[in-house]
Amino acid sequence: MPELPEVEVSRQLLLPLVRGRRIERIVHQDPKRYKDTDRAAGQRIHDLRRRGKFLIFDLDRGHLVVHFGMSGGFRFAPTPHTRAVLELEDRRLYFHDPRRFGYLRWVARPEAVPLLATMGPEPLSEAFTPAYLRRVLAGRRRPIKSALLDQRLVAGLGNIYSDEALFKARIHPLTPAGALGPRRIARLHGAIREVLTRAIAAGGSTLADKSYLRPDARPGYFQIEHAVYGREGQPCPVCATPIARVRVAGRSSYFCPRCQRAGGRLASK
DNA sequence: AACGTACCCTGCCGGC
DNA sequence: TGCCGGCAGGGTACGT
Repeated sequence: MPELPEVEVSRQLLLPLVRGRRIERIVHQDPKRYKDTDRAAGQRIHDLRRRGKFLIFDLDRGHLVVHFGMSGGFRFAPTPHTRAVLELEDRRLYFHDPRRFGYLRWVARPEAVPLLATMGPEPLSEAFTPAYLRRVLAGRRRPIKSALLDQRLVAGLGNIYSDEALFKARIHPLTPAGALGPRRIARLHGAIREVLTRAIAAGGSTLADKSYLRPDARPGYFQIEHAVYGREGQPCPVCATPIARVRVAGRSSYFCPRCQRAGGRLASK
């Protein structure tokens, strides 16, 4: 499913193709889900930015805000699940959204999207520091996995990359966020950056269900490097203990029960 | 306030 | 073999 790396890879691929181009019109049949898209017609694209898992087309007036949901993405060719078509002056972009969890909307200001107005710092920016993480996790009782999925704390992490970062930092997903000491938070901070950076370089993750493909329909390759995500019962790449799965905040969480010990500061010692 | 849970939607998988 | 319930999960709305 598209998370920060997949959206960033799409952005990098699309940017040189859309910058300076005019959107002639946007065609779709789901006005409840894809809102005010007529307002984008006739406008030129000045930039294509990413914020968390959102893509933002900066137009002459306003912005076209796009979210891939859990199965969406832009494609250069139509698919059986094309839900909208962006007709540019020299090419068409097809919005592929099989499960219809995606989001496509024109807004005057990005902050008009509630989540964009409250979104936490970009994990690969300088604003995301170990001190910031310590501050927002302090005193919280919620499981660290749940906190990492909260876009208001950190932007762009989803189920795959939060599990992979927790594994790399050797932190159990159910650990209360406030029980993490500075050393483990520093490790987590580094792990988040490393996992995301490597995933972007690998073109993102494409799972067996192909819920994410790049616009040119090529897959990403980071799934080869997944240590725990989707690998229940398979040996941990570090210690060969079978990977376990627990449910946290309604989501499956994969972890190594030996490398990622349960409990807080004391238990980790 | 801080947290968990049901829901949206569709494709796919396992069980019978 | 074929049907079908259950699961997957971004974000949101609502309950506790």
